[in-house]
Amino acid sequence: AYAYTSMIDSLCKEGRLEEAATMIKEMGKHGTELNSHVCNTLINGLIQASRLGDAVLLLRQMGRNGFSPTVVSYNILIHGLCKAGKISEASSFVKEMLENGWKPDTITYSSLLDGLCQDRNIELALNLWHQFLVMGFNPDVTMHNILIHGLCLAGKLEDAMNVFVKMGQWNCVPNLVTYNTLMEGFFKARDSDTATAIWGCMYKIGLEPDIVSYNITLKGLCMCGKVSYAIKLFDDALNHGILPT
RNA sequence: UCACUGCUC
Repeated sequence: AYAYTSMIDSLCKEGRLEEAATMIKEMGKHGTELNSHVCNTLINGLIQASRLGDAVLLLRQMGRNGFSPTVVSYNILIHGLCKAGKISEASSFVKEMLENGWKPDTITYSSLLDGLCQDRNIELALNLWHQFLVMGFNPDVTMHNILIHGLCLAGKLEDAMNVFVKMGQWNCVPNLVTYNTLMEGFFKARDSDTATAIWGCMYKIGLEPDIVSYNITLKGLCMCGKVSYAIKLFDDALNHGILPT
């Protein structure tokens, strides 16, 4: 089942759903039973093929076939719905989880939080964040990054910085994504000084800028009318073996 | 011990 899951997952991710279906039939012939992991990869494949309705049907089917959907099944679906902008539908699945005794986890709430942020609904996003804390969860680095990104999108840079400096209280260490997100936020607000300072902080703690850092900073410097710095930075990137795109 | 889910350009 481990091997089948890996192969079916890869087929789904390449959009080769037909071949994935064939392989599932083959599983049965070899006496390997279907399990939730295999179904979850399929749900994921259906979502990536924009077949959200079929993904929901498959989740429903799981309940009827003896093995129930897991938190991961719901998480895949909720993430897919959020990415498709169907936030309220995603929320109703979270409610359904709670009603059925499935405990939504940090990933569930992170997906929903990201959906709200992308929907530019920072008020509801902050609401969800506070509820999450009240429920006694500990946000991880990824969830912090999602909130910081949302606050930047809403132009609330000070709030974003506040969340950033408080990460340590949750035993979270900011990572490259955190720094990249903040730099982009400040560049978009035309504050290249702060963005540059963040780049410096990143270096200080030993994080190496990646291709995303360079793309954000190159674009940001150009936006802020600092093309000469951008050209210098481009050379710097090449010297580090990175070719910005 | 090995398989499925969330963040930045």
